[in-house]
Amino acid sequence: MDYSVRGNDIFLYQPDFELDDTFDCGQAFRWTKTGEDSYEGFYLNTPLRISIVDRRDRIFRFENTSEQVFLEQWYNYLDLSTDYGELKRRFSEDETLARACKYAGGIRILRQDSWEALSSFIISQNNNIPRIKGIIGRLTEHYGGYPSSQQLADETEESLAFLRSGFRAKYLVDAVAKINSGELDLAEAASLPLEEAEKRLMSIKGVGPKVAMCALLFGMHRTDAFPIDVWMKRALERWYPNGLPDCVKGYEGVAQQYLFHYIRNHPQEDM
DNA sequence: TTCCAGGCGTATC
DNA sequence: GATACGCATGGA
Repeated sequence: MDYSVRGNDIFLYQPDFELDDTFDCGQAFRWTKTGEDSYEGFYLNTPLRISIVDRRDRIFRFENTSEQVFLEQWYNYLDLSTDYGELKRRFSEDETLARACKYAGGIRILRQDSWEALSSFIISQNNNIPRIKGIIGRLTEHYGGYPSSQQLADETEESLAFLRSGFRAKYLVDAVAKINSGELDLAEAASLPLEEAEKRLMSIKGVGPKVAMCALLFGMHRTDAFPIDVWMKRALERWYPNGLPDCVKGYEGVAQQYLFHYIRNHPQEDM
């Protein structure tokens, strides 16, 4: 990793990273584009303003942070220990994935907090991205940050009406109860074989295969988790009727994110 | 107005 | 196990 500290800013060289690709591809809901070259958002309740200061040389600026916070939080959150260039080379054995990686080569899988990812994707079901962001915005405004399951312990379906999250409120209440009681331990679930982890998460009312896989991929960095939503169903039918290629093994979820972004922006392209 | 959105629970076969 | 349908809300 190649970075330098100047005053309160960190400057990072990272060729396999685009702000739009990573923060606006439907994996996280608390990042806002604040300019042509910048985003603002959070990891848990640590804020960040990040911008690209040199497009040709791939230099990013982390504003008003410290080397310690950069190394302890942002390095992990942005998955900087993973070589996405190497992953893209591996995926590009497959023709479709080669195109998808070329189209949005700056995607990285964020290592989000497990509870935030799980609850966010409970809210996401049968919903659109602007409205998901609206609901999560009301939640974080109400609590002055993203609330832990402990902070939500006394909420009920009725008391969460201010979220205007519809039928999803009762699912959040059930997730809070199962986690706070110890009936479900996210860290433990994260370490299980994929199908067992999925089954464990699906014990929550309102968590089915898709939400479970999203929580595993985005909240527990299980890169083998493969969420299948309406878009991925179309992608699989169109490009992989006989299953995924071997070159994605172990990183199905990463490949999924390139394909998701690609097909969503090429909806009627017939390939 | 009607349709749809990063699905899931329930009923029914 | 597969399939059909309702579900809260709000933007297009």
